[in-house]
Amino acid sequence: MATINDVALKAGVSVTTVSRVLNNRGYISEATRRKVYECMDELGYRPNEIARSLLKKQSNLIGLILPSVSHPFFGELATHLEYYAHQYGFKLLLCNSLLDPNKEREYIDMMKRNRVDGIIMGSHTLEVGEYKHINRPVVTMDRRIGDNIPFVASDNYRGGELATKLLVGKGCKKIAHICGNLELNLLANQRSEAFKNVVNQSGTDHVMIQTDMNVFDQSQYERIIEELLQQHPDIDGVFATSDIIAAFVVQICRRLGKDVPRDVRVVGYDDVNAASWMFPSLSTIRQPIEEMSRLAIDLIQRQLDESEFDYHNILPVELIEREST
Amino acid sequence: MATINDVALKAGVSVTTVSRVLNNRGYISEATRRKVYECMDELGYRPNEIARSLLKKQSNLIGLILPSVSHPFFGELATHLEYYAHQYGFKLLLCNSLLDPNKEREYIDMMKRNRVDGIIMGSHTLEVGEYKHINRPVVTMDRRIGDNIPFVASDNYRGGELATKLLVGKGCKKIAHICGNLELNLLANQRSEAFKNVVNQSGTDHVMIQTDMNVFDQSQYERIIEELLQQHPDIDGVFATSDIIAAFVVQICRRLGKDVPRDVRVVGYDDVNAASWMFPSLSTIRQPIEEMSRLAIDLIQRQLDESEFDYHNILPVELIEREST
DNA sequence: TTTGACATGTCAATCGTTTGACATCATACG
DNA sequence: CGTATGATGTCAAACGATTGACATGTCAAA
Repeated sequence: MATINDVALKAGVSVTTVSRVLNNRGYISEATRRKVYECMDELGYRPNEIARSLLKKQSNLIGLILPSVSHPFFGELATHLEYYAHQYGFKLLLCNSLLDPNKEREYIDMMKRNRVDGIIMGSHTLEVGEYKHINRPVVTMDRRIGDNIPFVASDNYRGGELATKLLVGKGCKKIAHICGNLELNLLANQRSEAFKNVVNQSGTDHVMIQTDMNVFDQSQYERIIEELLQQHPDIDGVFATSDIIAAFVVQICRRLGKDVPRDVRVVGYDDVNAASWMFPSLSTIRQPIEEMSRLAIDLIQRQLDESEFDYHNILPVELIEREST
Repeated sequence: MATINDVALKAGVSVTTVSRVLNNRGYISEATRRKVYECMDELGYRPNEIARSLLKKQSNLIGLILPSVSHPFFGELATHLEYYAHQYGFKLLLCNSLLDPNKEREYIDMMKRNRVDGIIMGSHTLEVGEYKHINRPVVTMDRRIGDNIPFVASDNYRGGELATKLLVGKGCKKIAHICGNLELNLLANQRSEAFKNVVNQSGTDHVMIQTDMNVFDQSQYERIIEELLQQHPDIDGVFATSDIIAAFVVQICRRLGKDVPRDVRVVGYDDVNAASWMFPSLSTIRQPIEEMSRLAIDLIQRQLDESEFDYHNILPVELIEREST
C-alpha cells in the first residue's frame, strides 16, 4: 500500500507538501495541488487512518454494545445509530453481548484497548460501579447509571400508561402484563410501574409475569405465554413489553382458538417494523428510535467537544393503534 | 491514559521488560511479571491497539457492508458474523449501504483508509470492476464477482425448487413469485430460475414480479402485492423471495378476505426468526445463516493466512414446512 | 573455574502521519 | 529597493507500541 512518502516521491515534492495538500493547511499552488492529487490517484493512495489516529489520539470509532442486533428493536436502533454515526464522522464497532456479563466486560475492555472515542451501551448487565471506570464518553440507552453518565430513553412510564389505559378503555376485564427482568434495573421497568398504577386505579383484575429479554431462547416465550393463557383463561387483554413478545402472544392465542382482538386484545411496545406487517397488525407504543439514535451520537460528540448537554434525555412516546386492539 | 512507559516507570523496569511481559517473549522472572501486572492494574493500563496495529500492519478489523441491519435477515447474519469474528479475534465495523452505490463506494474507501483486514460484502450494487481494486481479502455473500473473490451462498436453485415444488405438490393452480431486482445479478436469481423451470415442467399457470429488496420503503411492498392479488384473484400460491415479503403477502391476503393457507398458500425464504412467530407460522426455505457466517469469517482468515480455500461455497438449504402451506 | 541458562537493561529503528520551526526563493506591491 | 506574502523545502519530534542486537549481570551445573 502506498504511503505519503511514495506520493511525495512520485510528485517530486516533500511529504510536508503532500500533507499540506491533504489537510488544506499553509500555502499550496493550484499546480502542485493538482499534481499531488494526480499521483495519489495513480498510486491508489489512501491515507492511513491508523497512523492518524495514533497521532491525533482519536479513533473516530464508537463502540456499540447491544444484547443482539438480531432482535428487531436493536437492529433498527443499530441502523439509525450507524446512520448518524456516519453523519458525524464516526465509525461503529458492533458488539453483541447476548446479555452475558462476561462478554460485556470483555467488550468494554476491548474498546478501551482500541481507544474508541465513545461507547453506546444498549446492554447493561454489570454492576453500576463497573461502568464508572470507563474513562471516556459513554451514553446508555434506557438505563440510568449514576449521575455522570448521560442516558437516552423514551418516556417509559407514559408508554406503560398509554398501553394499559388503551386496554382498560376497550373494556378489558383481566389484563396480563409481560415484562422483562425487573431486576436489571432498566428504565423500562417504569412501564410496569405504570401498568400497576393504572390497573389498580381502575380496579381491573390483572396478572404480571417476567421473562428475560432473551431473544435467543424463543421457546421460553412460548412456554411462559402458553402457561399464562391456560392458567388464566379469562384474560382478555395483554400488554407485552416488546412487539416480539406480543407477536408470540397473538400466535399462541390463535392457536388456542382465541381471536385477536375479539377475545384478547394485545398491545406491544417499540413499534418495530414487524408490528406493521403482522396480521393482525399490532397496536403498540412507538419509541422514537431514530431521534433516540441521533441524540445518542450527539451526546457522544458533545462529551468529546466538552460542550453542554443534558444528562437526562427522555423522549416522548406515541400510541399507535392498529388491529390487535 | 497510561502508556507502556508509565508502567515501566512505576514498576522500575524498562519498557522492553514490560513489553516482554505483555507478549510473553524472552525470559521474565515470576517476581517482575507479577510486579508489572500489578502496576498495569493500578494504572488501569490498556495496551494501545492503534499503536500495535500501525506497527504490525494489521487492524484485526473486518468491515461489514450490508443493505441494512434492520432487515431481519441481515440482522441475524450480522449477529452470527459478529460472533465468529470475535471468536477469530476480529472486530466488526458495521456499515449500512441502504443499497446506495455511492454509500457503498464511500464505505469501501473508508475501509481502505482504516486498513481493515478484510471486507464482507452483503451488499453489492457496484459494477463488478469496482470490486477488483479493493486489494485486500474480500468475501461476498450471495454474489459472485469474477473468479478471484470467494463467495458464500446457499443453494439458491435448490431452494427455489423446493419452494415451488411444495406449492405445486399442494395442488396450487396459479402461483405467483415475488423476487428481488433481477438486474442486480445476485445468486438469489437462481431461485427464480428454479421457479420458472418447475412451474413450466408441471405446466402450472404463474406470474412473476420484481421488487427491490428495499426494506426502507415498505409501502412499495404493500402496493405491489395488493395489485398482484387484485389483478390475479385466482392466485392460490405465492413463493416470496424473503420471509418479510411473505409476511406482507399473508397480511394482505387476510385483509382481502383470503385465508392462508386455505385460499392461498404462501412460502417464504430465509427462515428468519420472525417466520416462526408469525401467525400462521411461515413455511420457508431455511438458509444456514450461522454456517454461512462462520465460513465467511473463516474465508477472510484463510486469505490472510494464505492457506487454502474454495472460491465457491454453496451450502445446503432446507425446506421448513409450517402452517402457511 | 568455566559455561550456559536466566533475567534484565540500553539503544535505536520502525509503522505512517502531522506539525511546528525555520530556511529559501520568487513575485508583487508601494 | 525594501518588504510582505506566497510557495515550497528541510528537519525533527511526536503518537505508543514492538523488536532485534547487544551488553551485563547472577547463579547453578559440570
